Amino acid sequence: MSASKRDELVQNALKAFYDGGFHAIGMDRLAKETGVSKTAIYKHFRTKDDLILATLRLRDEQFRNWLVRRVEALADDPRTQLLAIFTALGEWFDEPQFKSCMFIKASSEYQDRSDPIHQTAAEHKNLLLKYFTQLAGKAGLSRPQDVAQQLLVLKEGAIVLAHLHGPGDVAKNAHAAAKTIIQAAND
Amino acid sequence: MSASKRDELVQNALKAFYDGGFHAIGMDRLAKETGVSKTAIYKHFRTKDDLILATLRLRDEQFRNWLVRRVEALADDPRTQLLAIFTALGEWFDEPQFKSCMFIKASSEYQDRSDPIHQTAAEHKNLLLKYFTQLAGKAGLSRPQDVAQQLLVLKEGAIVLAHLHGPGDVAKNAHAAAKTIIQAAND
DNA sequence: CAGAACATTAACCGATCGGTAAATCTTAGA
DNA sequence: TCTAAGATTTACCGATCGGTTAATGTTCTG
Repeated sequence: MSASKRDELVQNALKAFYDGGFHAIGMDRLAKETGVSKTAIYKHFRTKDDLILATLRLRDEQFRNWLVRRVEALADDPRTQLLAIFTALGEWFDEPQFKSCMFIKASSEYQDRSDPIHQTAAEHKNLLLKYFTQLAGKAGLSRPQDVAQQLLVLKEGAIVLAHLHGPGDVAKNAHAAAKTIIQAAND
Repeated sequence: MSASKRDELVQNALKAFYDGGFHAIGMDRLAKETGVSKTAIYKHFRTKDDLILATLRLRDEQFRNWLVRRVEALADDPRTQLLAIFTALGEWFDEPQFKSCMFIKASSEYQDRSDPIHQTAAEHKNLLLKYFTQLAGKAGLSRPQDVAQQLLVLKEGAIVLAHLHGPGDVAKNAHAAAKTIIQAAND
C-alpha cells in the first residue's frame, strides 16, 4: 500500500470513527466503508487501537491547522485573535457534520488516563493550551497561562453544549464570556 | 423482583456504565457485576438502552441533588452560590472515582440528537441551566439567562479538562473565570 | 516467459454482542 | 403436603467483535 493510500485510509477511518464512535464501528464495517480490506488494514496497523491513534494524530494536525489559519484570517492582533477563536468555533458548530470534538469523544470511550488513546487526546488539548498561552502572552495579558486555561475551558464547554443542544447561541455566549475574561486580564 | 432490588440494580448498572462505558460494558458482564441474572434484568428492561436510560435518570437526580445541597451548604446568598458551584466541582474532581460526566460520555457514545439517550443527556444540562438561571436571577444579575449559559459552559469545559488532565487547577481557574463573568454581569 | 515478491481477498478463529426459550429453583396458598 | 405461580439459572440464538490464515491475484525482475 502506498503512503498516499495509507493516508487516505486513515482519513476515511477518521470520518467513520467521528461519525459512528470508536467502539460502535467494528473493523469489518471500517473495511467496507474505507474500501480497504481488513487484512490490508492490519498490514499497516497492528491493532484497532493503533489505527485509532493514527486517526487522532491526523485529526490533531487538521484541527489545529484549521484553527490557527482561521484565527489568523479573522484577526491581526493577538488580543482579537483570542476572541476570533470563538468566532471560528461558531462557524464549526454551524457545519452540519459537526458532532462534537474527536478528542472529547475519545476520552469518553477510553477513560483511563494510562490509555494511549486518552493520552493522545490529552496531548491535543495541551497543544491548544500552548497556543492559547502564546496568544495571551503576545496580547500582553497578565497571567497568560491562567487566561489561556480559562479560554480553553470555555472552548471545551462550548463544544459539549453545542453538540448536546445544537449550535444555537452557545458560541456567541462563549465569545462574550471570553471577551469578559480577556478584558479582566488586561493591564 | 422488589422495587428496592430494581433500584439496586440500576444503581449498580450506573456504576458499571460510569466506570466502563456504555458500549464497552456488555449485558453479560453487567449481569455478573450487578449480581442480577440477564433474564432477570430483561424482565424489567426491554432493552439495554432502556436500562441505560434508567441509569441516566437516576444519575440526573443524584447529581443535581448533590450539587444543590452542596452549594447551599457552601454559601447563603445566590451570588456566592453561583461561585460555590465551582467550589463543589473542585471537590468532585478531587474524588478518586471521578471520571468525567455521565451525560457527556453518553452524548459521546450516542451522538445523534434524535437518540433518546442523547436527549436525556441534553435534558439534564437543560435542568442545570434552569438552576443556574434561577440563581443568576435571584442574584440580580443582568441577562441572567446569558450568564447562566456562560457558567454552564465553564462547568462542562472544566469537567472535560479535569478528566483529561487530572484535577490540577482546572476548578480553581474555572472558579476565577466565573467570578469575572459574574462581576461583569453585576449592575 | 518464469518466478519471486507483494498486495488482496475470502474464509475462518474463539469470544462476545444483545436478546430469548426452556429448565430449574423458590415460595406461597390451599 | 401438593401444587401452581413467579423468579432465577442455564443454555442457546444469530450476528458481530478484533484478529489471522491460507489461497488468489497482481506486478516487477531476470
